[in-house]
Amino acid sequence: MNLKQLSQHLNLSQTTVSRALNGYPEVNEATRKRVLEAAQDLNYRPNTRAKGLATGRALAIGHVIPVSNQHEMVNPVFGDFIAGAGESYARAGYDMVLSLVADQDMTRAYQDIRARGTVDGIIVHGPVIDDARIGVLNRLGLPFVVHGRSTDVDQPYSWIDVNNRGAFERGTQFLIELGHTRIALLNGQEHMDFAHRRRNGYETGLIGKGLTPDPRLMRSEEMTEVFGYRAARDMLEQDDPPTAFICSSIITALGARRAVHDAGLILARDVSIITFDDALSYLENGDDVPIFTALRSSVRYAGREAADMLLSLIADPGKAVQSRLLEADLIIGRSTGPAPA
Amino acid sequence: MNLKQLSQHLNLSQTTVSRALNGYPEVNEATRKRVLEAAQDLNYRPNTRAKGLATGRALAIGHVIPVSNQHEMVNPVFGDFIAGAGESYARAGYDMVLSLVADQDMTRAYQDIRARGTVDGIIVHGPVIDDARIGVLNRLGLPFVVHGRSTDVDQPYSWIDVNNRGAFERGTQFLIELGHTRIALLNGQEHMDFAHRRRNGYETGLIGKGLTPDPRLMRSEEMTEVFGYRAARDMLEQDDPPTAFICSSIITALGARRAVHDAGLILARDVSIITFDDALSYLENGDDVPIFTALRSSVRYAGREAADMLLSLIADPGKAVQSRLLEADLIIGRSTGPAPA
DNA sequence: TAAAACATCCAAAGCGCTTTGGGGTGATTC
DNA sequence: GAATCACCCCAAAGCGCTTTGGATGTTTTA
Repeated sequence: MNLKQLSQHLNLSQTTVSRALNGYPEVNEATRKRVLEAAQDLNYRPNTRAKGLATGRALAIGHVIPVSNQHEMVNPVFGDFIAGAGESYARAGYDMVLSLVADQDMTRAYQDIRARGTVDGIIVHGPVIDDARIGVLNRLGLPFVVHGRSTDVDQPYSWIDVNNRGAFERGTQFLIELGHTRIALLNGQEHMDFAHRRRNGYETGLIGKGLTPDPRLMRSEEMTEVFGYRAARDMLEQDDPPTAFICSSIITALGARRAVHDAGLILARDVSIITFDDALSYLENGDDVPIFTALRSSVRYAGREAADMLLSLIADPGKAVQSRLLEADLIIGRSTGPAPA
Repeated sequence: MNLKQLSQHLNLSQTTVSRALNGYPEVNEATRKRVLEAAQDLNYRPNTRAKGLATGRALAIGHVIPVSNQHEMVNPVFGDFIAGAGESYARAGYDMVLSLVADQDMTRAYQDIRARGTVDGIIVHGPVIDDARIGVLNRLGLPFVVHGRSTDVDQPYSWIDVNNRGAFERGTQFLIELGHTRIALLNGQEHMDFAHRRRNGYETGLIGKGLTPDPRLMRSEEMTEVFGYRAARDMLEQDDPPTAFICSSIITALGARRAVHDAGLILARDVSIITFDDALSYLENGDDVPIFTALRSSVRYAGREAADMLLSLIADPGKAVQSRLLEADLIIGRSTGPAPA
């Protein structure tokens, strides 16, 4: 069933039917009603490609996921972010198109997307420090929103980010106030912007309280459970071990907790753990009382907001860049306690 | 830069340029070379929508993710599956479009997709027992591949699945052979087909060895860490507690392990845990020696295969339904040992 | 050497939609 | 009673591509 058939069925022109369906005023209300009913009955849906061709808009948003060939990991945060964004798109009648692109093909991929016109805008995932993609996209004139920020990029761009620096400074301070002085950082890869900022906040927190950052207490790698385990195990084995850990991911924290147990230590009593918590749906941090004391910020919410921001940018191309800084909540759980005497 | 501009630039007709680019024979090799070079230089990419309109194909595959409104969870397996599928699509020049659809709107959503013509085929995620979607899609004549199967559906359909029943039977037997007789099942929601089959395999395994399934040792819920924790804790508190657990997800297994620790018990000595392991990239099950004894099957691989299957179905519409049953490996890790005396 | 076959290229139609630029009809105004 | 004005509707162009059905010149065949 296409427009032509529908209009023939109704003894109307395609013009009128199209206008009736799209809410234009120059059509009799009675006719509009008749058209809408027929469309409903006959299950008519305008063909997206044809509509897109005619209007010049794709009614779709692209999510370009960087995949580095060394690290085949899919960011676990991704599913929840997408779910959040998906809600917004569904509401606005937009489709979401995903592409996985290797880091080195990125510029080319964006050019492709631009030229092929498959999407009206793009969400940039996983920004690194001085991320080249921002320049490329600005040059291409394709609307985009970055999930995160990129230190050292000085051109304007729209972003939504959580206050990573602030959160880690606060988390560190919190541990210090509990009496901890040997606090280890289990961070993500520090060319990633979020990890860079977290490191920054951690060090600021230490220095602000008169402590000196110790390189032996900092590790950064992809945030797997195994990384958390190994890093924590190694640190606990060294002399003058840490009494507290601050982790960039709840998954890493799970690994750290395993190391604590394996070392025969008791969580919160012998060793404290505080973690960033993206509020992933399948890794709910406990129920009534959280398992981990955490810096929490819902990545799903961020997804929804990023999508809304991009949609508004597309709707009004003249609009200036927008940005949004989310604060993480510090929630107290069962994984922290005063430093052992 | 569009075809018209490119052809004018080359002093050729659009026909010839189009044919040169698409590898048709009726064009001089010298001209073809000239065209290809110009296209390269000028960064020409055919507009997807226009191409789609003209050819009737969308060059895109739809992934429809069911979201039940009670359970807002995004399946953690999803990211890795998508990553696998994405590799195949990228290779074939296909886009991947995602939509999140509430269970009750499913039929309508498929009709929509069909009518709007946004995709050439669909991957069905998370099949339940007697899944209505399969009938709907067959009726609509839209090519599709199910990730999993659907018990009680008797029409033909293409699928790729892991041998869930076999895996859980084998896992259960393995525990029994270690001397365990009180074996608990921490399963996913059992209206989901995979969970239904796992339950089945578990019971078959018990009965085959002369044991009787005990309802007090079976729990099924969404596979979160917290569920694993609570279920295991409760079971360990009851009298005549289980000495072994078989879990449907490594995340649930992490929760169960936490409960074991909290109860002051030692993993593998007092309580054994075996889990299904989807080989998620961020939940790598240990390194040299796996943390958990596991039934492992890579969901990322499944994604790649499902995509390839669907692409071949689209390329050759006359093709009969295809199916593929993957076997899970039983890998021995540090979480199992002989039943305590 | 004329006819047939081939190699290259092109004009134009068509995919399904939106949108521009009218056109007819009855009611209102002067 | 003619002119004006809403109101409602339509024919046709155009979005960027593929593809059909020639057209033109060149080579091969009989």
